[in-house]
Amino acid sequence: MENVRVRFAPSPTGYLHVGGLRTALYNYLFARKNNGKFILRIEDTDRNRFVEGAVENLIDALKWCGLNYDEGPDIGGIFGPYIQSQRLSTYKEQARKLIADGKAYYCFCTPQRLEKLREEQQKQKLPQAKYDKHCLHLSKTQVQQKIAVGIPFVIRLNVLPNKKIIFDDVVRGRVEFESNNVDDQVLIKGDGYPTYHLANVVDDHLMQITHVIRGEEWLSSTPKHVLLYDAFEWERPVFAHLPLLLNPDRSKLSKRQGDVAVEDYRAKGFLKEALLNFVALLGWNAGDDKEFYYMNELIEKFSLERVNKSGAVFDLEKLNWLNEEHLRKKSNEEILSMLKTEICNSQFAILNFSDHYLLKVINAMRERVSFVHEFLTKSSYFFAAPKEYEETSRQKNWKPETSEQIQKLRANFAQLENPSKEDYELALKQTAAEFNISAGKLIHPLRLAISGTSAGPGIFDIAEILGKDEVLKRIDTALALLR
RNA sequence: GGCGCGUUCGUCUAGUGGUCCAGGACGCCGCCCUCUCAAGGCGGAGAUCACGGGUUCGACCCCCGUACGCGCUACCA
Repeated sequence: MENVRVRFAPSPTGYLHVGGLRTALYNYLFARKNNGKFILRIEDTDRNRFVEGAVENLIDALKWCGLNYDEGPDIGGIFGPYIQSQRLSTYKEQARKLIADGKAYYCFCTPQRLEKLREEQQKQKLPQAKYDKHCLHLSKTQVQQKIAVGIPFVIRLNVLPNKKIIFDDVVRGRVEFESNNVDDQVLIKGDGYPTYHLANVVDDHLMQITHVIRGEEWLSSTPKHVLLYDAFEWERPVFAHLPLLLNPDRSKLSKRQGDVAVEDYRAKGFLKEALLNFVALLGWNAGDDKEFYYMNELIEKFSLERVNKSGAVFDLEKLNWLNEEHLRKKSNEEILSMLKTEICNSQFAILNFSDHYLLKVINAMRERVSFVHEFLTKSSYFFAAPKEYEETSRQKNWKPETSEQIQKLRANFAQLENPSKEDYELALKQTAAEFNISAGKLIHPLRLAISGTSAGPGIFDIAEILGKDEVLKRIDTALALLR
């Protein structure tokens, strides 16, 4: 494909929605796959919705995910600026062109009149409330007079009746609308800002966007955009409307029913690889059974033709699973650096652990965690001696005779010199033989004594990692506390 | 209400007229392994392909209708 240019055009609401992430990702994949350009453009034409720091948050989230764009607000590009509020004169100029060509017109109707009009239309049970073109027939001099006097105005698109508006959507096929169902859309608002519809079309054209890949919520307003391209006599881009991401109850994914911001998932410890992989599969698949992907594989396999039509529920269970899978694929060294930052942000921050030690912990625990922070919660005993002992295990495994047996085990451990896990195991088995009991009778209480829990890596691995001194110390503590 | 889009296991999905009384994955259940917990291996339950009509020798797949869901219907994006 020649000179593919796509864009992600979010409005800065304060955070990056995972649905937005999916849209951005598909745009990114499509651009990279086709050797095209991926552009970030900020659609901030609603002054009432201005959110401090929103653009920065958006950019942060995108960068964290590795969705690097070729042109955008912070890096520039030859079609800039990439923030719509900085392009106001462009939209005005284009709107004036439309007026000159009779494709758009000034409208001086007050919000009150519009409101009344709507009410009347509803009372008459008209199928649709639409602007009545009241100002379309104003003469040039009337318009000029009103403007001169300072009457506030908007600019509307003049939609011709009884036309079929047809366009082809890559994911949905041919879509048809009647122009009778399309309102004379406001293009320039009373405050001089453009509406989304105008700004979007003008920018996409001026920035030479070839494919408009966006959420399904835009499908219904696409006729307006198509009309605008036609009015300007500009070539239309290819449209691809993506299925929506849904809550478990199949309504549009929303804050009310869980986390929707990329930063939420980041804060929870999800790997960007997992989030991206997961979100890529929500509405697209390569047609085979592969579910685990890295970005480069997605780029290689992605195509708009294989995007689904129906909405997809955002299923946390599968995200968790993908996070595990991606974590498992990481090297111990990669996990080490993540674990270190995790430790820095934890109650163990003041403690010092050698890389050598942490690597052993990682090796022992990596198959048992889904998130890096779980090293600290699921195996806190590697970072601090247990403060309490799991009650169910204590009842099950610490019998009246156990103290004496563990006492003996401690003595046998004490005699070992720089013990390996095999040494611990041998010593334990010998102790068990001395009492004529099964190894399990010692293993479980020992686990409880040195880890405080009943779950975790092999007990001899734990002992070796902890080291003899620590093991003996913990046995002593347990002996004093568990009786 | 109008317009548009959608509808295959709980969830994500494969499927483009016969190979499908529907395949994979997550989750769930069971077994094996085992010092525990995981991981791993093996197996299982789970979809009358929304419903009803057509077209066809034959329909998950094509057409029509209905239902349901969702989106849009703003001087919001």
